[in-house]
Amino acid sequence: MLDDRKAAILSAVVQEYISTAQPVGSSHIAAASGIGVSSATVRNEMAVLEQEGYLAQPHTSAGRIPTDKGYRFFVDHLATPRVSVDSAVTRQVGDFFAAAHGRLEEMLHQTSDLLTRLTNNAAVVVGPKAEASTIRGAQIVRLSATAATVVVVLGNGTVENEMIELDEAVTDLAINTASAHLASALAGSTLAAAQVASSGDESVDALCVAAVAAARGTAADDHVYVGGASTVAQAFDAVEVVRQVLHTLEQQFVVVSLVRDIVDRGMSVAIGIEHGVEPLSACSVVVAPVVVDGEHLGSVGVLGPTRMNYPQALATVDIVSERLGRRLGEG
Amino acid sequence: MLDDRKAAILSAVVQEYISTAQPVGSSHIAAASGIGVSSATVRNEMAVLEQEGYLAQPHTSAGRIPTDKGYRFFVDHLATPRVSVDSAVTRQVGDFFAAAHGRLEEMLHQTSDLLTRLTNNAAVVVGPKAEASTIRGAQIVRLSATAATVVVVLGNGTVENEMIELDEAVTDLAINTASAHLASALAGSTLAAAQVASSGDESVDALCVAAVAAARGTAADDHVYVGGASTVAQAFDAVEVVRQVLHTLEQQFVVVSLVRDIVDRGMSVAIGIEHGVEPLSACSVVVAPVVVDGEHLGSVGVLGPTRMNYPQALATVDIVSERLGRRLGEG
DNA sequence: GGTTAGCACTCGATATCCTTGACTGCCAAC
DNA sequence: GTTGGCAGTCAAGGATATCGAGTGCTAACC
Repeated sequence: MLDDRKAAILSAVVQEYISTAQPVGSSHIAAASGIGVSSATVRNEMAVLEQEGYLAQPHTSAGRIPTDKGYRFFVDHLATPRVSVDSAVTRQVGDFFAAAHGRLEEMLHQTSDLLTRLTNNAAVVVGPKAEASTIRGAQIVRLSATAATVVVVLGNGTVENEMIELDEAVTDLAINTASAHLASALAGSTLAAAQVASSGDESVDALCVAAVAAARGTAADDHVYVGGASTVAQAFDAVEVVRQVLHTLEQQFVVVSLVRDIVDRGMSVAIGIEHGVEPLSACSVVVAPVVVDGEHLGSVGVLGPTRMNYPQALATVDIVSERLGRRLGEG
Repeated sequence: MLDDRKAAILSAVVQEYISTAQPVGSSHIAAASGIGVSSATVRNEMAVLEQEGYLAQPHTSAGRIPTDKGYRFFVDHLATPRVSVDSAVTRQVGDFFAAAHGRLEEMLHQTSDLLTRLTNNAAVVVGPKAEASTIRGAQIVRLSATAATVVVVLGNGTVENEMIELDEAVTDLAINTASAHLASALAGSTLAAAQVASSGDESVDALCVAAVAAARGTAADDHVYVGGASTVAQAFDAVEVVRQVLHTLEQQFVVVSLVRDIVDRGMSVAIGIEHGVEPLSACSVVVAPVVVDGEHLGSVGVLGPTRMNYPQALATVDIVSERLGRRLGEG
């Protein structure tokens, strides 16, 4: 643990570096209000902070920049209380969700854009998995002689669909019977628990089984919306880093498991390599779960360089996740 | 029009520049097989080509690079016949579509990844609009006291859905009646032509009207899949250009209208500012329509720097669009 | 006439050197 | 423990020279 003065110095270095992206020297810190001490003393303290791994020096005659450990300490102990949300931001988020309507997918997509606008970072919104949502409707529709589609409407308004192949020439009657049977069997259940009792007719049962299997398959799919990828072009000056980060963001399952993993570990910030995704080791991720009625339905997060504005990101992600959860609760 | 030798020189410059991204000098061209002429002569010709606007010189003592006009001439008159598809590519595309199955959305998404892999450029796939597809099924499902969702299953296997708000407390019976009425009224029609005759019951009719309106709304939505955005990070060295291009690619409606516009004008390549989208003026777009049974259902395209490999891009986009069309034709 | 060799010239790129200035670390004095 | 002062370090920036790729022009050539 660091004494008060070291903490104050570390805090000042982090904040200065976040806003300038330049290594910060002892005299800047000494001049900064709040630390009534000469630059020489600051230097001594910084040397200790470097030894202990909180700061690093790009080269001898340069100032210090925070290490991942430094950011971690800042986030855990020094970041100004979360209350710090700008009231303008609160209003903006409020307005956004007040105006939001229509399809859930659309809203989640726009939420990621909102986060990008507010934080100027890439944003991720992971929507609720289908499996836990109650089923409101189900239907099987023939597409061709050998193909049909099963459609499931869920309580949160999302619609999942998947194709099924019809092995032999199934009659329209069988499809319609199966569709009705399916609808009544699944209504009120969830995709995870979906089960269909035998109807007595063999071909209808086969259809139902196939449909449930197909629907179950979609339940595991994640709904993820990544926005603001263009912001990473400015965040790093090494082209190769930009390429790697963008490429990683394109792989949605990586993003989802990254976010889910952080949330599951009860963390709200993953700094640098903490999240374990090597190509994103120059990035930090700030996340918050979206909770509705005590249930964790999804997550929102922002992704930016490790020198991102953590207090702002934390506050923004928090308020957005909270409002989004409230909005989802209303239906 | 250019004489044969000028054309050959222009072609050589374009090809060399495409592969090296460096200004190309007269001696390189003179050394290149096919032009049995000294560098001095090439210089004379290049001076003329520059005067006529086909080439440009970054600075006095540098080689020449093609202008947009130069690329245009190359594409129109010099690009090796389209036949040039690598047989390995043909096989790869064939394999891809042979293995493709499941949801149409999924397949289109993967198609954009395929194009990215094959050309190493950003790729765009614009899927069929819903409005022209025949309706196979329709349903209204209650979500809450004041909300319901209308689901429409289309012949191509896609499923459109939109929420409708229920003004007053509509009975379940009314919803079910309307749902059934809607299903029988819309089956076989298209979203564009969707119409519902009166059922006799006022509240049912109101529901049907709202449902059709909502469904119609979704019909105008475009389905667009953009992949390979990370490739643009390497394509340009100016960060600002990268940011602009990425930002533009994130605005899907811009991309759609860009691609649609080019296809509608009967073009297959838009070079530089030809497409009129200012932030993409450093990019070229190569597109091909996806045609099924003579009908233009969508488009595929790649987007890269103006110094992209046009023959390869043209060939790849052509074969992918053709195979995709064939695949969609099979259902 | 078109083609070519040759030459002077241009100018970005690269290298070298120097200066500057923003740092640090250390030490002696407070 | 704190501080002022000073020597040392090193990247960044500027000036200068060199290099070399490439040009345009001209005179000779076929």
